[in-house]
Amino acid sequence: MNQINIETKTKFLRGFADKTRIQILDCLKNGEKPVSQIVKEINGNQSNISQHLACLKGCGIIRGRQEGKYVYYSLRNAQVKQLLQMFDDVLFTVESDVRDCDMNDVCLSSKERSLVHD
Amino acid sequence: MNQINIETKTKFLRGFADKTRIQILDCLKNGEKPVSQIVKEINGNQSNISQHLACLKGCGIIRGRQEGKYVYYSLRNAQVKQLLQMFDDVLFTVESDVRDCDMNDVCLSSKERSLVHD
DNA sequence: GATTGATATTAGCAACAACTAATATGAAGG
DNA sequence: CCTTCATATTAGTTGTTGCTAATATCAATC
Repeated sequence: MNQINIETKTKFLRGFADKTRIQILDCLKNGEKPVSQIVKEINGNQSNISQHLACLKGCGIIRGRQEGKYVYYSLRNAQVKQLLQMFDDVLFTVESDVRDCDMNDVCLSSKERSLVHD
Repeated sequence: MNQINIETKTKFLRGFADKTRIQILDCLKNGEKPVSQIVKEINGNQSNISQHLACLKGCGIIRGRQEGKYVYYSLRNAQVKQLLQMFDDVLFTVESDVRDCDMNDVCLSSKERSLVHD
């Protein structure tokens, strides 16, 4: 039974679908870090980051371990790290493949839309 | 310059973050299909599917080609296909890794929450 | 060129997700 | 046991996303 439940899959992938969470993952790709350092590195709001960390953890993407008053977060396992690497690889190809054809103004929020046209 | 713009990356990953879109991708993993067949296979609403297809295309994940009155959609390239495969692989590991520990009630909508507890 | 079938687009609404500010918990050290 | 520092939680608001129904476009065939 290698067939994944679609709800689970959606939840997992939703974890990657946010700018702040991607920054967090990027920040964790070379090893575990305490929350406070993540907050500092991505210049975020403590409450906000904490919520995103809970989200990533809930999605199975990262794990946290408490040590004294710090909580250290890290990518769940090597496969997740590999997956993150693959995102970059695929995107690199797709981006050039797509730049001059059709990666335009569909499925974009107004904010995103404005970002595309500059 | 293998460094991907974060907005682009987010947009790309957002493409995978929806149940209907995942079903569409699943349905396309073995080759191109016309819209009407996708609609039939995932038992969806034509307008809705059309919008999701536009989204996936806009995210660079799929491509469409018109032939007569049909529009055939397919995964953009082999890498995207590989990425989809990797989602399943990683999820398979993560799922068992996580089942009995902490993949619970955070970052879940009430609908999702109710799905977890059954 | 009118009709039919395939797909796309629009508008409006309902559900969701992300943000901020305020507050709570919980560990460590005095 | 009180304070401080690190993190989590809650509540409320706002912006975004996804859905449906209606309508538009566009290619093919008669």
